[in-house]
Amino acid sequence: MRVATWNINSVTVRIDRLLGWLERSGTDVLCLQELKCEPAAFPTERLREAGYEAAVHAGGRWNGVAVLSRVGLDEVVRGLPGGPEYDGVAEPRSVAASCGGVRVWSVYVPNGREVGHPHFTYKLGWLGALREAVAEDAAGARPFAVLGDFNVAPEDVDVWDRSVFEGSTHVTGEERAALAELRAAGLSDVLPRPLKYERAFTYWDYRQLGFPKNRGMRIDLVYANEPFTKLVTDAYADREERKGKGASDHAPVVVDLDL
DNA sequence: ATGACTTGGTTACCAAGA
Repeated sequence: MRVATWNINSVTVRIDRLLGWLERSGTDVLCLQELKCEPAAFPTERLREAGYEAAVHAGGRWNGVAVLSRVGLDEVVRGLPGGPEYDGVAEPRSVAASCGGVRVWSVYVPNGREVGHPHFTYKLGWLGALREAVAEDAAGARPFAVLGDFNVAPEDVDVWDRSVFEGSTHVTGEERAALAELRAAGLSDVLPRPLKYERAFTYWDYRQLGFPKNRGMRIDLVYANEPFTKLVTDAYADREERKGKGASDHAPVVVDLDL
């Protein structure tokens, strides 16, 4: 079974790329983030024609997440139970589903904007609530993983130049401590192998030739419990999908399971 | 030059992303 996660940065703009990538990669279960569409605008029918069911949690101009599956889709949970609101809004940043013997969460962790900003506090609170929400599944016997855009680079080697990020979000001790808490709940980082260079990045800024210069970050993560990690036969970041006109600024992260 | 893309919405500009 092939499972993947991809921050697609507008499913509306990239539906043709999405369908092409699903067919080329042969992905069975895909966690999507940043749909940037209303639920009614989600391309349910085109995905169904391609053989995929979808669990969608979306709304408004930002955020929006989904789980696509061609191996069954059950036990859908929309939203983060006990999760914090921002500006009085419970944003659509997580959706969970069980697909072909694996349970997955598709998450889009808040960006945080600046250290000390209310959005940064929101980010830390959101990660704390995520830990509580997944604790039972993480400790369970069923293969389980949280996949998505975590907006945190777990280690200094997960950014192209640590000095550039001094004082910025995504690399702070507080954010990394929140990830450590998540791992302490029974999850571990499924590290993708690079297809080029020494480290696999998953995001490159659109600006200033970020991708050609490989000024990237690894912030799209797969946090899996032991029953899940035992099944992993391969994992990689598909940087090919970051190439060319009309690419998302994130590349898909792919995990193969012996299942 | 406190910005260099890209997106969707309050559109012939803005916020947000990371």
